[in-house]
Amino acid sequence: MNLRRLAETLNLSQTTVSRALNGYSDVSEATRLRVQKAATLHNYRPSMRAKSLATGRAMTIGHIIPVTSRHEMVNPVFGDFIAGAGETYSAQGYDMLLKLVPDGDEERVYRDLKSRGTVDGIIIHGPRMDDSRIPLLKEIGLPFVVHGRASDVEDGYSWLDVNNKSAFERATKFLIDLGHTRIALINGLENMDFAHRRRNGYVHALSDAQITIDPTLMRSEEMTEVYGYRSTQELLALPAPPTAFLTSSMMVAIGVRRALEDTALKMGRDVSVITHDDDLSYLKNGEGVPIFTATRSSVRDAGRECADMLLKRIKDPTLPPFTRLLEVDLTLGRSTGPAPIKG
Amino acid sequence: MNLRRLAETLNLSQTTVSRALNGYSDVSEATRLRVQKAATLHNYRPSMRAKSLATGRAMTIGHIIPVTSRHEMVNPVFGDFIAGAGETYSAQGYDMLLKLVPDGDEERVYRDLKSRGTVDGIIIHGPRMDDSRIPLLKEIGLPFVVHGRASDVEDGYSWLDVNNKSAFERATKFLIDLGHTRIALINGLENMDFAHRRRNGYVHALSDAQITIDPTLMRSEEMTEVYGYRSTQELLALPAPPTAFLTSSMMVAIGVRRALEDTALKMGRDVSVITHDDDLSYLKNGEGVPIFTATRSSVRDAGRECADMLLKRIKDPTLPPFTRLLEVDLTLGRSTGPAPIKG
DNA sequence: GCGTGCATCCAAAGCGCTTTGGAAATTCCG
DNA sequence: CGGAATTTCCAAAGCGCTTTGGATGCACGC
Repeated sequence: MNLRRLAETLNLSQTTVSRALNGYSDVSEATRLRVQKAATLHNYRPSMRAKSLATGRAMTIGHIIPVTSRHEMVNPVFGDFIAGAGETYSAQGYDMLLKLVPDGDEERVYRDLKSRGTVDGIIIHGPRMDDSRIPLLKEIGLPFVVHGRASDVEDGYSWLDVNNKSAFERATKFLIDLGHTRIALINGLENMDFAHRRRNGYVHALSDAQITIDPTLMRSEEMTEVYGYRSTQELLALPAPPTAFLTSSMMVAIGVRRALEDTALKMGRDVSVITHDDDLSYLKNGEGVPIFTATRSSVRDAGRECADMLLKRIKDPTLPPFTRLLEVDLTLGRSTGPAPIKG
Repeated sequence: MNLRRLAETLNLSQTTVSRALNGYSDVSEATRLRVQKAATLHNYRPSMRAKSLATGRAMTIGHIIPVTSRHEMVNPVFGDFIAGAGETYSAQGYDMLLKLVPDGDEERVYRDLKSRGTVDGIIIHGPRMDDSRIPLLKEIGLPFVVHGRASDVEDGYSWLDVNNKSAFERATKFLIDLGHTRIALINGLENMDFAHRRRNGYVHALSDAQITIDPTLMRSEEMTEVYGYRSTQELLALPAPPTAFLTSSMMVAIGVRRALEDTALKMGRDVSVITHDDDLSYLKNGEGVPIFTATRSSVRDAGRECADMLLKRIKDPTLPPFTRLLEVDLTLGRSTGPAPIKG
């Protein structure tokens, strides 16, 4: 059933039926009711294709996932983020388009998206420090919101970010207060902006406490369980091993724990661990008392809010960019304790 | 730049330009070249909206994720599946639409998808044993492929599934051969078809070996780390605790391991663990010798192939349904060993 | 020189909706 | 009671593409 046939059935013009269904005021309540009845009766749903051609809006938001040969953004965090954003979209009648884009193809894809009109806006994932996508999107005029920030890009764009620096600064300071001085940082890839900020927070806290920075205690890779495991093994094999670990994700922390359990060291007694926790639905930080002491911030909430920001800007493009900095909770778990007394 | 203006620029008709760009034979090579040059010069890309209205194809595949209040399909497995499917889509010029759908809304959404023409086909995730979506989609005539199967639905639809029954039967038999008789099954939700099949395989192997089935050794919940942990604690507290665990996912197995490490029991010596491993990119089963003995099947490959099947059926709807049963590898890791001698 | 066949091109209709710019009918009010 | 204002409806254009059904010109063979 399409609009024309529905209009014929009702002995009305397409115009009237369309306006009745879309809630315009220049149609009497009586006929509006008639139209609505007939629409549900005949199971009429307007064709998205035609509608978006006529209106110029796709009612679709794009999520572009960079696919490097070696590193994937399709990670556990992404799933929860999408879930959050999806809630917002469903509530407001938007669809979500997912696109995996090989590195280097990005410019072409964004321009495509704009000129082919497949989406009304996009959300940028995993910004790097100097992310070329931001000026690019500004240039081509496609509304966007960044999940994270790009340090080297001057302002003038919308973003939502966790306060990574303060989070890791607080976590580091917490470990220092417990007496730790050799603190390892098992970070994400540091060309990622968030990882860079976390390192800054870590370094800052150490400097504040007059502790010299030891580069051998810092790692930077993609955040997998195996990476956490391997790094810990290597770090523990050092002449002066760390007594505390700061990790960038639950997944990595689980790897750290696995490595510790291969040794005689007990987590929370001999070695302390703090992780950042994205509060993923299927990977909770324990029940009751958390497994790990953690800086926590729900990535699902972030998704919901990013989507919200984007839709607002699409509705009213004259609005100035939104920015939102989320502070983390530092929740105490079983994985931290005072630094062991030197033997 | 749109088709009309491009045609004007070239002093050609829209027809000719369109056909030149789409590779029809009734346009001379000379003009085709001219057209292509002009198209790239002016950065012309056909509007998806107009194109899909004209052709009736959306060039988009839908992935519907059921969202129950309590259980989420946006799980770690989903991310990798999507990544695989996305590769296929990119390669063939398709887009991917993601939709989170609250339980109960499904029928409305599928009918919507069909009549609004937003997608050309969909992939069904997480089929339950008697999944109503399958007959529904057949009725409304939207092409689809099921990732998994629905036991209670008679054939006549396309699916790709892991041989869950044989996988868990083999795994159970392997444990039995090692001398284990008290084997726990920490399964996924058993209204999910795959979980039901796994249980069948488990039960079958035990029966074959004349081992009586003990319902207290079987759990069925959503597959989280915490679930694995809690289940293991409870099972170990039994008067006659199991000596081996069979789990449905790496995540659960990690929970099992955490519970074991709270005790004096050593995995692989005192207690054996086998898990199913979906071979997720960020959650590898260790490097070198696997952490867990596991039945493995790449969910990413599954995604790639599901997408392939669907696109083939969309291109030629007269084709009979495809079905594909993937056998798993049983890879030996460090988590299994002979049953401990009874003290 | 004329019908045939082929290679190129094009005008116009159509996809299913929204929206503009009235027209017709009704109400209002001095 | 007549003109203005208001309400209710509609014809037709337009969104940007594809596709049908020719039209045109040219070489070919007889």
